[in-house]
Amino acid sequence: MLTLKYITDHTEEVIARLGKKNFNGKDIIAQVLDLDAQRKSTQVKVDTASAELNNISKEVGILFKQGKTDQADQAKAKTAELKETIKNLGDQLSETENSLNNLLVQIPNLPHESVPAGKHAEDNVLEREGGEMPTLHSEAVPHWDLAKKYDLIDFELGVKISGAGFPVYKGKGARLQRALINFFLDNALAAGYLEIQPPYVVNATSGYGTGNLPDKEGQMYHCQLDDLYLIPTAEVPVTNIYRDVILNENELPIKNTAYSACFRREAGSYGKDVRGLNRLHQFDKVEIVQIQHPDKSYDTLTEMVNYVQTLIEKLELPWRILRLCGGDMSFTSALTFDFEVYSAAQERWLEVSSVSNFESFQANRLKCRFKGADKKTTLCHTLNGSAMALPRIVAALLENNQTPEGIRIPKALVPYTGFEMIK
RNA sequence: GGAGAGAUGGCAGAGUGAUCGAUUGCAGCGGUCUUGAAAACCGCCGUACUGCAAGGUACCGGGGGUUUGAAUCCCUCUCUCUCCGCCA
Repeated sequence: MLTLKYITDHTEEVIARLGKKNFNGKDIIAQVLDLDAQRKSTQVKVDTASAELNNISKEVGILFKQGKTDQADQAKAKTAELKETIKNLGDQLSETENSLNNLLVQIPNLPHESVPAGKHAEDNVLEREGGEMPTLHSEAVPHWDLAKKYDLIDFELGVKISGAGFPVYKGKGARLQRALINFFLDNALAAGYLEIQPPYVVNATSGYGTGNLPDKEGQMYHCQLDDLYLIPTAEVPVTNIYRDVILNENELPIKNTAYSACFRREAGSYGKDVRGLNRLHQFDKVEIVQIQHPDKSYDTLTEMVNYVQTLIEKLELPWRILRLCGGDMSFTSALTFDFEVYSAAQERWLEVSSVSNFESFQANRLKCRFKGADKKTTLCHTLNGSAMALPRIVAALLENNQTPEGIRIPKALVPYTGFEMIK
C-alpha cells in the first residue's frame, strides 16, 4: 500500500497518477486524509491522558511508600474518570485506524511515469521483439494434439485424479518439465540469485503481506482445517521471508530465485484461454525476486527484463516484450513488462513472464526496510518476475518445433533433457 | 494425538507489581592507543506514532482482564521446545 506520508505530501500528484490506472482516487484520498487527521488528534488526546494517568500512578506509589495513605486514596479517586476517557478514546482510535487501513489497502500502486495510458491489453506498448517466426509444415497441430500424439501430457487422466487443469505429464513430457526447471534454476544461479525452496502453503499473514489477501482470496486454494493457503506463486513465500525485516543497506540487493509448483483456482476463466496448457490450476514456475535500494530499483528492473530475454533467446522462441498500460497493470505494480512467446499452431501470443517493480508498495505492507549509513530506516523496493512459467513455454516449444519427424528440442535444453527429439 | 515446559531487544540471558524500554554478556558502530591489526579502555547501540524541539505515548508472542500502577498476577489464543505415541 501507499505510505500515508506520500499521500499527504503529494495529494494532487497521487490523484492524477491513479487516474492513469483508471482509478478515481479523489474521494477515497480525501477520506484518507480526513481519517488521518482524526487519527492524529485522537492519538494526541490519548497520549496526553495516558501521560497524566502515568504521573498520578507514580505519585500514588510514592505516597503509599511514605505511608500517606489518605493522600494516595485521594489521588486514586482522580484516575477513574481518566481511565474511562482513555478507554473511550482508545476505542475511537482503533476504529479510526481500522477504517483508515481499510481504505489504504483499496488504493492501487502509482504507475511509473513511463507507463502508457490505456484501458485494456490492446493498449500495451510493444517494447521490442526478437526470435524467428517458425514456418510449420502442413500437418502441424496445436500442442494438446501433440501431447496426445507423443504421449507427453494426459489431460483426461488429470481430470480423473483431480479435475480439469491438473495435467499428468508422462515420459518425455515429464522429463521436459524437469529439464526446464533445472535450466531456469541454473541460469538464475549463474546470474547471481540465491536458490530458495519455500513452503508451498502459507498462512494468512503471508497472504496479506504480498497483497494476495484479502482481495484475491478466491484465487487461492484454502486448506480450511489448518487455515493455510496453497501458494499461487513462489513470490508469496519468498517475499515474506523479508516481512518485518530491517536489512543493512550493504546487504542490498537481495536476489532470490525459487522453483515451485503454483496453484490457482482461476475462477471465472473459460473458453480457448483454458485449452491445453494455456491456463492450469497447477503449474510449475521459477521465480526471481529482488529487494533493492529505492535509487537502484529501475536499473534492477532493466537487468531482470534483460535476464529473462536471455532465457527466451536460449530457448529459440519468437518473443516480444510489452510495456503494460495503466489499465492492464496489476494492483500492486508500478511498472510491468510482459513477455510473450508466439505459439505457432495456435497462432497466438502467450504470456510467459511478467517482470515488475513494486517500488515500496509491497514493502510498506511487508514492513521490509533497510538501515542506511545515516541509521535511518527506509522502505526497500521489491521486484519480481517469472523466469519462467513452464506450461506456455512448453506449448510454444512443442508447437513451434514440430516437424514431420518429431519435435526438436532447442540446443540449450538438450543437456538437461538428455534427448534431442521427441519422436 | 497425549503429557509437561516455555515465548523478553541481532543473539544469549536477567528481571515475578511501581524509579523497567528493561541488568549483563556477545555481536555491531564510533573513538583512544598502534606503522597496521589484535588486546585493553571510553562512548553509542530496538521499533513506531506524535512534536520545530524538549518531550510525550505505545510495544517484553497475539488478544482480553485485575490494579492507582503489569514484562511481572489471571483468562484465552498462537507458536516453540522436551518426553511418549505414530510416521516419510
